[in-house]
Amino acid sequence: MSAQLSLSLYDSKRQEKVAFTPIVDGQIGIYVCGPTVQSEPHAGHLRSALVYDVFKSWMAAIGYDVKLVRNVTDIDDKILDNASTQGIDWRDLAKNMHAAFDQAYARIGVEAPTVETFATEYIEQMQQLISLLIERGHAYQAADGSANVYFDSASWPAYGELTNQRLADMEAGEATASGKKAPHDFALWKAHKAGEPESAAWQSPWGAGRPGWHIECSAMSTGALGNHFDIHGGGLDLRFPHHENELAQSRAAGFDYANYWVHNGLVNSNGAKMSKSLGNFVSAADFFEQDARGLAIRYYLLTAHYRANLEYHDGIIEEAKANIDRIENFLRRASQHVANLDAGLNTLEHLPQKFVQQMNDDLNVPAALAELHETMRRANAAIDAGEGLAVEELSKSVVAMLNVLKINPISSDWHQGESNIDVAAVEALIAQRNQARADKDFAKADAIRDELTKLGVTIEDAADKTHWSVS
RNA sequence: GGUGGAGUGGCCGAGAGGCGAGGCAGCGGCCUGCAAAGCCGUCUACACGGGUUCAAAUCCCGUCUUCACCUCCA
Repeated sequence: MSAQLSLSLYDSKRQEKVAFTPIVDGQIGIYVCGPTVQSEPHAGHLRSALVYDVFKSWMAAIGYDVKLVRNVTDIDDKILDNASTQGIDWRDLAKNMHAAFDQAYARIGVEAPTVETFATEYIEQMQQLISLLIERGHAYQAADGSANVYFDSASWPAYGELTNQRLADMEAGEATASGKKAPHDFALWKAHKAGEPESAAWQSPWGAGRPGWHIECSAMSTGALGNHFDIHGGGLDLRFPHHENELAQSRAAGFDYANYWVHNGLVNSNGAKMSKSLGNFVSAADFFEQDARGLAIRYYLLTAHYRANLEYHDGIIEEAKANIDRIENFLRRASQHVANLDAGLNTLEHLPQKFVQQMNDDLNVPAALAELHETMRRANAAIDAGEGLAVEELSKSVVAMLNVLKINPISSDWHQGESNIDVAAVEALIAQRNQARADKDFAKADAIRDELTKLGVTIEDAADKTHWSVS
C-alpha cells in the first residue's frame, strides 16, 4: 500500500478525522484563503501560509500532484481606508503590502503557491456568479435602489451547515442597512460610495461598485480549480462567516465546491488571539528581529499541530534556535562519519515509518519532530558507540526528515546571513590556541577563547580539529 | 443566547483505555586540560468531583476555568 493512500485529514465540516480520497486519482487541488493586503504581515499570516506549504510539500512527497491556490484580497474596505489615511493610491498600498508578504513568506522558506489569484483580476467571474445567484433566486438587489446586491440567506435552507449553526440562534446584529432583507444576508456586490476613488469601482448590471469579500473566494477558487475541488483551507477565524457564506453561495449556485475543509489554529500571545488593542500583537518584523535567518521562526511555527493554537511569548524564538543548534551540531558531527549527507535525501525510503505515519495522520508535525529528535539521539549514540552502519542509516533518516520539513540548516535555503567575520583571523587565533593547548599553556588557550567569544565566535574542540561557528 | 475548541510537569507541546512523546530550561553523572558537543540519569504531569473498567490523562456524568467565532480578521 502506498503512503498516499493512508493520508487522513480532520474535516471541519464533518467535525471528524476522515480518510482523504482525491477527486482525481493522484491529484489534489487546494484553495486557501490568503491575506487581505492592507498592512504588514504578522505572526499569524506566517503560520497560516506555512501550514499549507507543509501540506503541499508533504502531499507531493507521498506522490500527489498538488495544485495549491492561494488568493490575495487586493480590494477591500480596509485597503481603501488605510490608503486614504496614508494619502496614497490604494493599488500602491496593496502592491507594497503584497510584496511585504511575499518577502516574509520567502524568509521562512514558504514556497510560492502553484497559483496566486488576485481579487481584482476576477471581477468578471464574480459578476457572473452574482448574476447566476440572482437568476436562481438566491440573491437580490437592494430594495433601496442602490447597487448593493445581497445573498438571500433565507432562500438557502442549508445555510449554517459548515459551522453547525442555525440562523435563528445567531446574534441578530445591528439593524438592517442599505436595503437588506435580513440581518444575516451578506453583500455580494457593494455599491460605490461617494468619496471612494473611482478606480475602486467597476461597472456592473447593478451599478458601479465592487465585490463583497465572500464572493471573491467563491469566484477565485472555482475559477482556478473548477466547481468541485478537494480541499478548502484557511484560518480558524474565517470559518464563520466567511467560509460559511462561501459555501452557501457556491452551493446555491449549483457547485459541488470543496470536499474537505481544513482550518489552521491561530497564534496566541498571553493566551489570547493577538490584536493591536490588547497589545499582544506580534508582527513578522518582530520575528525577524529575533531571527534574521528565519529558520528558527519556521521551526517554532511547526512546534504545534496545525489545528491547535500556538502560544507565543518572549524567548520562544531563542528556544527554537536551541533546537536548530542541536540539529546543526548533529549534522556537523554526522558528516564526519557519513559521506554526501547533504545530498537531496527526501525520498520516502529514507524516512522512518513512524514519521510517515505521523505526517499522514492529519499532518502531525509535532509528533514527526519528536521522531526527528529521537532519531538524532540514536544516531549520536551510534556515533559514540562507533556503529558505522547505524550511523549512516540514522543520519540519512535525519536529513530526509529535515528536508521534508524544510528545516535543514545546511541546505542552501538557509544561508547564514551576512557576517563581517574575518575568517583568516579567526583561524589564525584558533591555530595559536591549539598550539597553546599542545604546550599545556591553558591560561593562554582560554584567553584566546575569550577573545574569540568577544568576536561572536563559538568554538568546539573535537578529536581531530576545532570547529567554530558564528553565533 | 448559539456554535466550535482548550485545560498535560518550570515553559512550549504531542498523545487519547494498559507499554513514562519530544523539545527548552534546571539538576546529577560519564567524557574532556577546562569548556562546548554528545550520551546516561533525574525532575514522572495530565483542572476538579463522581462513575464505568482488572486497568482512565484517555470513556461516561457533573462542576469550574478559559479561548475563538456569531462585526474586519490567518
